[in-house]
Amino acid sequence: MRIAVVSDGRGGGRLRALGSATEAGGSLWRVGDLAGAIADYEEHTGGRARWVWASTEEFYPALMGHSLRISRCHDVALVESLLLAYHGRFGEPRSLGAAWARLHGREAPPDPQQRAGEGAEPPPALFEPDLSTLPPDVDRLTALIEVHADQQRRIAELPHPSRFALLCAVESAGALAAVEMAHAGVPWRADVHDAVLSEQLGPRPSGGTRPRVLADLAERISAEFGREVNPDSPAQLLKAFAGIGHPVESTRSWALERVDHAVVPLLLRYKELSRLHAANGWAWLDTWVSHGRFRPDYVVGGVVSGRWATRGGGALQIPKVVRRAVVADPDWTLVAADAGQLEPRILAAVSGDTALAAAAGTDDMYAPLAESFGGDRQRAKIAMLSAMYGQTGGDAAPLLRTMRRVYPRAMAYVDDAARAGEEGRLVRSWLGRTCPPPSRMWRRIVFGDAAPAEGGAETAPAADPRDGERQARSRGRFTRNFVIQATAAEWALVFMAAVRRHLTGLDTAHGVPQLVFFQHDELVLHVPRAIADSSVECLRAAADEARTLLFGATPVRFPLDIAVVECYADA
DNA sequence: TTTGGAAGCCAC
DNA sequence: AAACGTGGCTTCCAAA
Repeated sequence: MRIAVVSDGRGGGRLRALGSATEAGGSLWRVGDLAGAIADYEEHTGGRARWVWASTEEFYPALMGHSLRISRCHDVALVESLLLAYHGRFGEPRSLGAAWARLHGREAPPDPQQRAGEGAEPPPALFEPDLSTLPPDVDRLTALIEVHADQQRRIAELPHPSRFALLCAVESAGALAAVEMAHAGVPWRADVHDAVLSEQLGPRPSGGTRPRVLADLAERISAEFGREVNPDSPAQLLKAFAGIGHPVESTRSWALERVDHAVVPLLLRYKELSRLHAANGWAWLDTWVSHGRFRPDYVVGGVVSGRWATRGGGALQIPKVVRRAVVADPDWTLVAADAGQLEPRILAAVSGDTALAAAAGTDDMYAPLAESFGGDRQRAKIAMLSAMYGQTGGDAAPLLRTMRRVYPRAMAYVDDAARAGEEGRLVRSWLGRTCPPPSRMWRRIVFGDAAPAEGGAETAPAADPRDGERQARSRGRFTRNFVIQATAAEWALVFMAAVRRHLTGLDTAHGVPQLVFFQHDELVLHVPRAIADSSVECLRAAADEARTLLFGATPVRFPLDIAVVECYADA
């Protein structure tokens, strides 16, 4: 049962049930308490309603503010985005207003840009102002129903409608989970974080000065160079190294490691600590952690491959040392589940390579692979990653020859994707997420297309003929990886949606189990200790469900590394 | 003064 | 060992 819903911006709204036959004739409710009405209906249907709305980001935070959790939705903006991309129109405006405008032959208005959430915000009590970009004289509910029906039709016309429908469902479920995770927050011990910082950097400095350890290092670095050098400045460092007779081509750590000079260890240590201080130091703690929670602002589908991005806070780059501060509440525990070797397993499943699928039927697929590489697991791993990332330099070439011989269909799968990319074509994930088309600039460089006439600047600067080749290969690496990474991302979404659903079946006598963190192929739950074991069962069942939903009967396994821990650093 | 690219390092 | 994909974020630094 699908129900279209719009808010009136004052806490109320309108809903209409979308019947399969009488789409326009379903019953209409006008309610003063929208959250209450949705809650009633969720309960009444046992969570089987699918709410159709313009945008989860716009709608769901307010419902969370009423402690309401909904089961399923159809996010019109996210689905529109997927459909546009499918037809080579990646990145065009996707809000309800834009979809409606295209449907009526009008010019689509640009999407409203999302404000960068600065730190932890309280959930809004009311629904967000209308961000749909519909013209003011258009009825929101009518437009929503119209666009939704059109999306359903466009999905039905695709070559694999049920796959794409699954993609739309899990993308939408992901949007729900993202809001819920932002609401719950990652349990974060500011005192532990502060202790880690103090231990590494010295006591917290006052007023934006360098912490003591960094200041000491900077001083010793200058002393070694025999001149005042700001170690944060690559330009000054290059000059300084030249000045002491050790010219370097860059100041990257791996380049400096080759230099035999007493300043190098000091500098490497400085870089490491300076990074910690700048990215996850006291300022970050003040901004992003409050009341014992870190609330990442996830951007669902924010990466072309369908991985999530974040807006501020850097939730997807929490360094290992800082994870010591992620500690479960008393009587609660963290359950961290990591899908090991996800991408090579995905390749095994999508390519139908029987040999690779057999390897992926084991817990460590690099072990059977190693047999083809003289028993060298490390070389097997590099070979696998080279195949998926398009690495050709280093030792990759001979390893890839072996891969082509032993796993011909898997290699053909990624090689085909690479060729498509080099030729400017689109590639798709298993469920139909589609990569962006090449840019106009790319077509100009690779195909020699005419530059767009713009202010008479018709003549392109003389390009190196090798640029075309280089650009083509670069896009080939992108599409080669896209088919894997995007499918891995959708495995993770299907998995997360299943976990989310299974968790609602658990005993909540000791508290409600929460998804709190998601990072590409890893999901962290925060649950009462009493239900830790049943949470683990949920995770295992969900992983199995994801495999079957995506790939049916396949020998490929997707084993989870699950850790039940107090502290995330111990996972 | 603001802005945006480049460099560098963090995560997967 | 470091020419291998997706990102975010901070600092520096030159240009507007």
